[in-house]
Amino acid sequence: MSGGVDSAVAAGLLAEAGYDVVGVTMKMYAPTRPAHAKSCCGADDFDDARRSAAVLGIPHYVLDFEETFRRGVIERFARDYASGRTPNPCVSCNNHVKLGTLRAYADRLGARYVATGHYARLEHRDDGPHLYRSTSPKDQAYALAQLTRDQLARLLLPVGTLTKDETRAHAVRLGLPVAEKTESQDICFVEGGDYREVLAALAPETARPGAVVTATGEAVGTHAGIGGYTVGQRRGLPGGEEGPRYVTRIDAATNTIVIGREDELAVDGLIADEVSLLRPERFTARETAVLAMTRYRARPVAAHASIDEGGALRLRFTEPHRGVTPGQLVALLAPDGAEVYGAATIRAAA
RNA sequence: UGGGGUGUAGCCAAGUGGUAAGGCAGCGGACUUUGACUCCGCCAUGCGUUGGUUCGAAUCCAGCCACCCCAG
Repeated sequence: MSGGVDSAVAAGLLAEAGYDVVGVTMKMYAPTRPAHAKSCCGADDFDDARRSAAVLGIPHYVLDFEETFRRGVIERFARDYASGRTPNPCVSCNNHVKLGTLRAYADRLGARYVATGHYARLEHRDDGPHLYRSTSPKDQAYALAQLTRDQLARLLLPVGTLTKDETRAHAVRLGLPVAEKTESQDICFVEGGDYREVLAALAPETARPGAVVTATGEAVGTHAGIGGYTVGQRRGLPGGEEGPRYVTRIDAATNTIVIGREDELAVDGLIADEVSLLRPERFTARETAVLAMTRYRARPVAAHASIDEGGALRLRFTEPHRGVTPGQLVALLAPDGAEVYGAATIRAAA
């Protein structure tokens, strides 16, 4: 229970359904400043979670996950940026903390499931868990797509197919004090509002100014540190050209950002590692037709997927696709866009 | 100090007498458990400067200033 609406309602719905629910709030970092309204895990959020649990009549524990969160999420976040990649801290958190350390804690309690407030549809069947995008506009299947079958088999998503309004209506009905709470938006361990400040403290090399160059190597300006940029980004680049320019590549070795026109942003395919397949039987053919999401909330695009000898995922897009960013997750969906077949971490455009 | 050209927002740029287009950048907002993308809104009481002509001047005239080019 993060202190927000979604996880509180998730707990409430399970309790109503007869589950023996234990509310757990993970302390994931040491607050260094007073909590602000937009972060998901500030000091006030512990109180909100505790009050919600009290209303629901379930036990509530605050567990210290700082170490695992630092190792599983924050360090990778810093390392990725330092190497010119753009991390998905929420994905790391799901993979290593919520369905990692938290699941291990569930084991110790003898709990069969870990439940979260994510929006995605999960079905437990005889042949294993099936993960689907939610029909809710708030679909978050992308952030869960890299979980393994074993992890998903232990997961419940009670609010997964609701709309946000429906979730809030449940919160009101259940008498939860967090019904009107605003949506969290920031990276949860960034309290002050600027992730680059946090990043600069963790990895000072990401805040060093460097050159901005075009594909032909022409220097066109300077950047304030590669930590402030991601592939496909338009803001924060030198202006004055006839059209907008986008980041096409980040070279950490030379502390250089390469920019180009929109047409220079599109690529034909990608290669990805840390592959996790939920439906491995779909990938036995030489190539598998899929829809691919290359960013959170990105529109799925048609592609052909294959697994090479080394176990890496190779993807060829049907149409050139823009914004393929090393470090981001690529989620593989069934051709109709419903079921999640698997996911991997983008290593490079190819 | 002979000739020619150009000076409009941070950058590019339209406009040739009738009351300052547009693009890039920037700023604000929407969207978003990635400050990406995208979308919406804002952004020159003033057109190098000083005078003049005119009902009216970025637009015409003159001086000055700056920069560029060619000749020296």
